[in-house]
Formats: sequence, structure tokens, C-alpha cells
Amino acid sequence: MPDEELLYDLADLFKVFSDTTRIKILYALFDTPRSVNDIAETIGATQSAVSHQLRILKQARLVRFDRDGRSLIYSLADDHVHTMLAQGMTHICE
Amino acid sequence: MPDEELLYDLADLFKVFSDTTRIKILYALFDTPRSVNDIAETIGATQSAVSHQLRILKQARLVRFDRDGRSLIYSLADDHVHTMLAQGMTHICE
DNA sequence: TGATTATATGAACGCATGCTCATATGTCAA
DNA sequence: TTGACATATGAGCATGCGTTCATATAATCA
Repeated sequence: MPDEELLYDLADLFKVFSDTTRIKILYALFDTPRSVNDIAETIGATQSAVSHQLRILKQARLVRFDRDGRSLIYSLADDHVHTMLAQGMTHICE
Repeated sequence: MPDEELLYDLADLFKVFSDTTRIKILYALFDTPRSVNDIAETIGATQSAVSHQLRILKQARLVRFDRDGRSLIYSLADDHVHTMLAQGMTHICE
């Protein structure tokens, strides 16, 4: 049985993936870096809602961003995110 | 971009993993099938709380059970669950 | 600098969710 | 069948969370 705190962290990680808006954001960035407004249009959500969720995704280190002029271009942090999504999707599609 | 409904299902799957009690249950069953009361003692939770969460884990097909006398012996449904947990843990520990 | 565009943030509201407590259901043993 | 044990379930409560709305911060361009 892993350490109590580790289990909390694990639950917290999965919690980040447990919201549809965040899942949509992650898929929007799956192979294309995008600005906040671009994400919002792509997934059909408010700029504010997207920004709030990006904050959570940033804290969990699932996304990163670079500045381009006045825009912030977000992308998936690393390949682990692809793997997590793919793993979950595999389980669903059985 | 995957189908809208698929994204909901994916979020729902992750949601099941996103609670500490359920994570503890899954780890308690990681390599040892256990009865409900055994689980409750192992993770330090109420029988009722465990039963409620087992219901959710069953619906998500993450656990299964066999009857042994008056006890129900729960175990992880398949190897996918191990993989999901391991994948998440790997991400945490980097 | 001032205006405009892009993003972030805070408060408030509504909804979902996990727990406890009490009780129901179900199974076995005598 | 009755009593005891094992698990499930329902109601009610408290907490957490995602959205919207309004506004703040930040950066670029004229």
C-alpha cells in the first residue's frame, strides 16, 4: 500500500482529467498548440471558462505555454499526457 | 477531435479514479482480493462508505466480485486497472 | 500615451458528490 | 424459522467545483 500522501496526489491527478472541459482542452492541444481564444472557439467554451481550467492544467503541469505577441500559445506539457489520454480511451473502447 | 460523447465517457472514467477512498480501495485490491469488511479495515473507512464506493467502481467495471459464504470477495476487474494506476503513479513520481 | 486586444482573476451561484446514520436486504447456522 | 453476520441502500447534510459575469492585468500598436 503506497504512502497516504501519494494516494492523495494520485487522486488529484486523475481529478484534473475528470472534467469534460479540461479533456476537451487537452484534445484540442493533442497535436496543435493553440492560443486561449483558439481553444475557446475550438471546444465551444467561454474564454473565461477556458482560462480558469488552463490554470488548473498548468498547476498539474499538464500544459505549458509560450508567448507569441499578445497571445499565449498553450501546448501539452509532455508525452505523458498523450499516454494518459490514450490509456483511458483504450479502456473506454473495449 | 473525438466524438463529444466519447469525451464525456473518458472524463467519467477518470472521475472514478479521482477520489481518495476509491483509490485506496483499488490499491487494497491491487494484488489481493478482499471482502467488503476487509477492505474497510484495510483502508480505515466505514463499511457503508466502502460499499457506496464499490457500487461506483462496479458500475465503471473496475472491480468484480465472487461470493464466499456470506462474504463478497472483490477484486480488480482486469489488468487495465493496474495499468491506469501505474501510469498515473509514474506521472506523479517524476 | 492611449486604445485595443488577449488573458487572468474574483465573487457568487447552482449542482454534483461523498460521508454519516439508520435501516433494509440477503445469507448462513443452529 | 430465528438470530447473527455481511453487505447494500436511502435520506440528509456539508463540501467542493465549474460556470458566468464583471473587472483587472498585461502587452502591443497607432
